[in-house]
Amino acid sequence: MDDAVDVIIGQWARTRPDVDVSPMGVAGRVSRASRLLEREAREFLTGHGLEAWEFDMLATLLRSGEDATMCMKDMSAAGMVSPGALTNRMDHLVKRGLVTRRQAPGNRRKTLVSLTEEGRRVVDDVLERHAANEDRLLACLSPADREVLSALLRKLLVSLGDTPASARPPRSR
Amino acid sequence: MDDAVDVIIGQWARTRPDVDVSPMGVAGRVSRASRLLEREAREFLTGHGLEAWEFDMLATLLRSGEDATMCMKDMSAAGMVSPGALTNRMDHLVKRGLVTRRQAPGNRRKTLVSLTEEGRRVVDDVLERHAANEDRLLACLSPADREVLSALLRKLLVSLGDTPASARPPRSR
DNA sequence: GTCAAATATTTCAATGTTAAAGTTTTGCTA
DNA sequence: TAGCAAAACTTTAACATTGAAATATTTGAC
Repeated sequence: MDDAVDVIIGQWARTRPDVDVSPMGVAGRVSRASRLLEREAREFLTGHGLEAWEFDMLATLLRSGEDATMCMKDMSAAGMVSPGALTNRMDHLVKRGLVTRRQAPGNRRKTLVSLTEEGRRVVDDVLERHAANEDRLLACLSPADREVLSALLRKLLVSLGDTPASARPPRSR
Repeated sequence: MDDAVDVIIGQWARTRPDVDVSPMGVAGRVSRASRLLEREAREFLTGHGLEAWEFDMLATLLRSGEDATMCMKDMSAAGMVSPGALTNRMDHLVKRGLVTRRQAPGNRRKTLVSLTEEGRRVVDDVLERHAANEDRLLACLSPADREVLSALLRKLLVSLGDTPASARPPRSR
């Protein structure tokens, strides 16, 4: 069965048969799949009382380790969020009582954010159901399909520089 | 080699070994790949004098057919852009002289937008190089890789409802 | 002729990005 | 080791963009 991108590629074939637009087809599918998956996730999460970005931030803290604490800079990198936006998000989450903010002992440039008990409870409560919902959204893909898809996207991500090293730029000079 | 998502999955495995987060890994890779590809495309296009969304709109019109004309509603659906945002975008492009806007003859509810000669020249000029740039971004994937990736994403998109029928909801009632 | 549906625009609140500013720390130099 | 310049990190502020909802207009059906 055709998807919306097949239609677009067909239009290009008629309009500009001289150009090979097949790479745009691949990129277009990645983009559209991302937007649709994110839309579904957003609807699911708002149905459980969380904005998608709120869940992202809380989940980032939860999985970071035992004490669910990170500095702003690492949060910014981990969540692909600009520093300015991160400040706004944390303001919001502190007001909601889901995270705390304090100066890092030993380096007063850094600000540490941590999950509150309430924040941990909230994200813990939604996590499992969120994962189940993602599983439902991917139901059309077999386990083998998912592995192949993950492997290809991993190759692409590494090629684009989205590696562990880039996520933790540990300084030089 | 590991990508950034492998790290995230590893964190979950340590923090919540009881939850199967593998679906979140697939969705996460789609999301990150999309954002990175879009970032690269944006940089390329702004280097050629176009915002990414400007190129999207102009390209949508160009590939739509001989006269490069569409109504606002179809543009909105084709570009996954909300109606309000589309009005803003068209205001902007009309000011730049790249599209024209006029009432549809025979149906005064509809607004038709068309490429101007200048708009056609601009998008025509960038299209081929943009496709070449996307090809470069996907260089790590062989033709066979790309076909497999496209097939899997097509399956997913169709399952999520991103089909030709949904793009052209041809009315009922 | 009236009413419901379709379509575009406007409005408004929320959010993001970028650049600049403000602190704190680090490291060099004399 | 005192002092100073540069770097690291967060916040602030300005500006633009988005999406959702409300509004206005047109069409078509009964």
